[in-house]
Amino acid sequence: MPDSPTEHTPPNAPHRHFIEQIIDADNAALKWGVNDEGVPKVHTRFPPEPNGYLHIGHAKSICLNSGLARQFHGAFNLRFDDTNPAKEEQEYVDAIIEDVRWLTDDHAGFRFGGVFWASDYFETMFSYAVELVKKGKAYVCDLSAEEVAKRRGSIGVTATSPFRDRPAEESLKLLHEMRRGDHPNGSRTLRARIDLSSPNFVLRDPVMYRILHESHHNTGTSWCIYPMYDWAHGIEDSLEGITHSICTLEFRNNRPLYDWFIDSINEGRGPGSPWGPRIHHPQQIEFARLNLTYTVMSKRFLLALVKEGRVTGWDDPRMPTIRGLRRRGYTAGAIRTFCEDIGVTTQESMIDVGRLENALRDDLNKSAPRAMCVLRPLKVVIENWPAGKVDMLDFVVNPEDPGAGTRKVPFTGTLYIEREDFAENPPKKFFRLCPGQEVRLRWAYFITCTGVVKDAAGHVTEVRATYDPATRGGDAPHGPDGKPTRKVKGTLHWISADHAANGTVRLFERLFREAEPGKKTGNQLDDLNPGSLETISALIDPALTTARPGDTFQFERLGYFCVDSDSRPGALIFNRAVTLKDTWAKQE
RNA sequence: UGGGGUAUGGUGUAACGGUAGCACGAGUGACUCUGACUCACUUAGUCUAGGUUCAAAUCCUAGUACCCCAGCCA
Repeated sequence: MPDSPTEHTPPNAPHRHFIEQIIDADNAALKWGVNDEGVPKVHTRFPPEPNGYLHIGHAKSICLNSGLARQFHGAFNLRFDDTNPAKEEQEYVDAIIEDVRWLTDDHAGFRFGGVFWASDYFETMFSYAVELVKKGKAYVCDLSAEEVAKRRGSIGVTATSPFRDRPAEESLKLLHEMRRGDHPNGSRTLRARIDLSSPNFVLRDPVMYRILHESHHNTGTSWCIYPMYDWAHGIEDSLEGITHSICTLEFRNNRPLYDWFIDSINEGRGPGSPWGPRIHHPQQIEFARLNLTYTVMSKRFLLALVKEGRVTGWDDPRMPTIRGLRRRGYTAGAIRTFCEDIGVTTQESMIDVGRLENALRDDLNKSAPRAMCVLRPLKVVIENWPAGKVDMLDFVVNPEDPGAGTRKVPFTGTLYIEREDFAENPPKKFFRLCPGQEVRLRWAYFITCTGVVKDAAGHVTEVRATYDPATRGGDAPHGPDGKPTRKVKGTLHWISADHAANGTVRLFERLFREAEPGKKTGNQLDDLNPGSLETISALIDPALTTARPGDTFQFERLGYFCVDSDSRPGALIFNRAVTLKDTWAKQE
């Protein structure tokens, strides 16, 4: 039997968040029984509505739910809450399945129940609705949407409906007519008979079914009434045997309704009951959704960005969508680590987007092969380099991963370095290249700047330097005491002019200029960063010409880059996922 | 105005009547063939006011701030 977290808590065990604690207690009491492995049962789900693309906020929920299933040796379902055909599309369904599979590491570590559909349960839901009507717990109401709103009441004012006391027989007849398609959109609803004067408005006789003559992506035209979220959701959970139905904080008020529907179905049920056996009653638990600085996560807004062409699509690397992050170069592991890192509570919070970026840096630092790339080239001519000589030097693929080995990189007398790595009049503590100063070219040689060439306007167009043959490989010669004879503080990346490949590099900044977009003006668009994308032509390490879309590298000293899906052999495109930390830039 | 929630360093999160801790950030330093990584040190907090108690972040009372709810959305 797999080890159970409830068996013994080791000393100094990492903190367990409130949902884990609930599950610990449930398991200790065997509240949900055991699964077929004999392990206390834990079954979670992620229930998106297929009306948009998944974003980093959804990732928190996906990681929480799938992570719990993994941790407790339970199961995890992906379930589409497709109860509103007016808003839902197959395009979103396909994208969501792909994103969830990618993010959950293709379901490793937990039993993946599969892909489920609320629409598969429509028939069962309807039969339960009939049951509630018969039990006097639901009725057909002929009020229009406007009238219901008008009669909704207010704080301290009771709602009303003239149809509340309609006989069950009559409601039943009308309900079947509604299903058959006898009534137009909006003409009637099925409502739960709960409490028209409840201070919790959710309980003021909520609508269970509305009439929608609309084609559904799964059920086609076989239905023209569709269940509302509150009515449908608990039944979906119940039918799938979900134990812990985890949702976000704004559903707190809905929890009494979630429970009411299941309790009402169960009323009078049991052994020997004509209604049948009792149905499973999962526990709804709410947690705080993710808020990220410099990020907008509303589906409506993201859709607008796409439709108005402010980004190139749902997978634009600047988008907070799962596929946007993925295209940018984010790994599933980094996103999972981030989601674990930020914790699970009932307090609303605002997470610094820098933490997401840090999670990526941590992940890629260990795994990404290094390469050199010059974004803004400045020519360097080595005056004492033998004409025509090409020196093949050893380049360490990843210093963090000795197993990655080395590869060869060509060095010649004409090179390019980063323009910002040279200063004619250096500021204090500038230990890059400047007149008279010696620096190291990474894995190559020490060079010393001997002068510059300028154009008519006085701009530096070329740097002259000499190299020290004794520093081949980038090490200073060692003295008789075994210590290096001299130290250089600066190490620069470089590319041989004759060997450089050309490529396109896309540099991104945050999509928004303000930590909380729209906070000042009320319009998030006002804070859109017009300079969030910079596309430049760069000189690329010749070894990267065979790189394929999705491959990720660290360009030394510049950041982590991912080969874009638009990239082609001979027309390389790299996205910068995130920069390296740069304490020098901060000083300036 | 009714109901439901939440308040701990800059940010996030622990402490479940008994030493306010951890992570991230920030600062300083060490190390370094990436001004990266790594390591060390420093920084800074219990919303307010009362009360109970030997002892309160925790319990009580009264405030304050913020979030959610009057869709035939989810």
